[in-house]
Amino acid sequence: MKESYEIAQPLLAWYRQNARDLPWRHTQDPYAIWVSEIMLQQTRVAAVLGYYARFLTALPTVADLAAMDEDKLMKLWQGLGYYSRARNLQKAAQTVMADHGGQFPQSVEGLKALAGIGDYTAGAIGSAAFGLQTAAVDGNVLRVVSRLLDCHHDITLPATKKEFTAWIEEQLPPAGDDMRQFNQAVMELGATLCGPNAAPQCAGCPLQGQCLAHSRGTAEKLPVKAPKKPRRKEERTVFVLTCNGKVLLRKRPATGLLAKLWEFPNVEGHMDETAVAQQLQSWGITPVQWQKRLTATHIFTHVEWDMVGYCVEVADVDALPKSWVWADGALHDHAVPSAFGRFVETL
DNA sequence: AAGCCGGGGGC
DNA sequence: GCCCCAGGCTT
Repeated sequence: MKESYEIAQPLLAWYRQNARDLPWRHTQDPYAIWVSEIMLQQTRVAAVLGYYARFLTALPTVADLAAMDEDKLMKLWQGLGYYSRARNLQKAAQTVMADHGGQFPQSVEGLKALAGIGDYTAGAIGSAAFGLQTAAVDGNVLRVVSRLLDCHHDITLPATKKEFTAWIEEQLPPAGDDMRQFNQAVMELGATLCGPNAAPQCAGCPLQGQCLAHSRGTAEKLPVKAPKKPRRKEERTVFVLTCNGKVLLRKRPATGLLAKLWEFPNVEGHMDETAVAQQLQSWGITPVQWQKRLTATHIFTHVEWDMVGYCVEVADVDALPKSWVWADGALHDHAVPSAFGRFVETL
């Protein structure tokens, strides 16, 4: 470790004056910090705040989470995305209860052994909850370090992350209260002054004097990232089938996109009304009144759904296909992903 | 190393 | 449109 803290000292001083007031910064409860870190993976702070408060109210302890009904858990997570996070969260909670007596492992290695906790999250929890001397390198940190070092290596490469992690490790303060805040401080800088979109606000930066990108005028060109591949498009036809105030839903497969969430029945391709009628017939469903045709697009990271939807009042059905249910129109008990939001609005 | 996995806000 | 976001898991 470095014997001087040329980065940590000014950074921590700035952080203590300028840190945003975020709920997970008021606790040292590893459970609450863990929940926040999982929710924050690839997700903005603003999007997490409401979910976080509601989640901890519903499930205040790791024991509550471990025992939660899975469908209700998915309903709590509905709309937040990356749903495997929620399932891994519960799996890890059950591991903590079964293998660790309800107490969180207090080492980086122990944390990393839990489902859904990788390098970044183990470091973030270990430092914030236990004051461990460990790095936590996320997208914010990669951006900040690339600028501090004026390093033009591709930050999507594992080698670059290792390189930056090693540099951060040289800057760490000793274990304890400073470490509880150090990783938060680097990320805070990356989330506020040293952000990705607008030009970095170097004038107010506590590390301006030590930033090579600033002194060389390259800050706005960093970080360097490899271009991403184009996403594919899928055309689907969605069936919003209602009967006596109920709507027909089916459960998605246990793996893959939107696993285990509920959806309106849908098929590949764009159908006209004639084809839709035939499809309904093949399901043994009798249309009573055709109500609406509408289109919707939903963009995922690697695929785009171009959907046409048909809202049809149908007669009651004798034998429903497996995993299909009549759900109450408010969808109170079924987690339906945002991709179907335009169709949910019609209910 | 590359692909998969959501959703939304900012520009 | 395109960017990115307090990433992790799988192959």
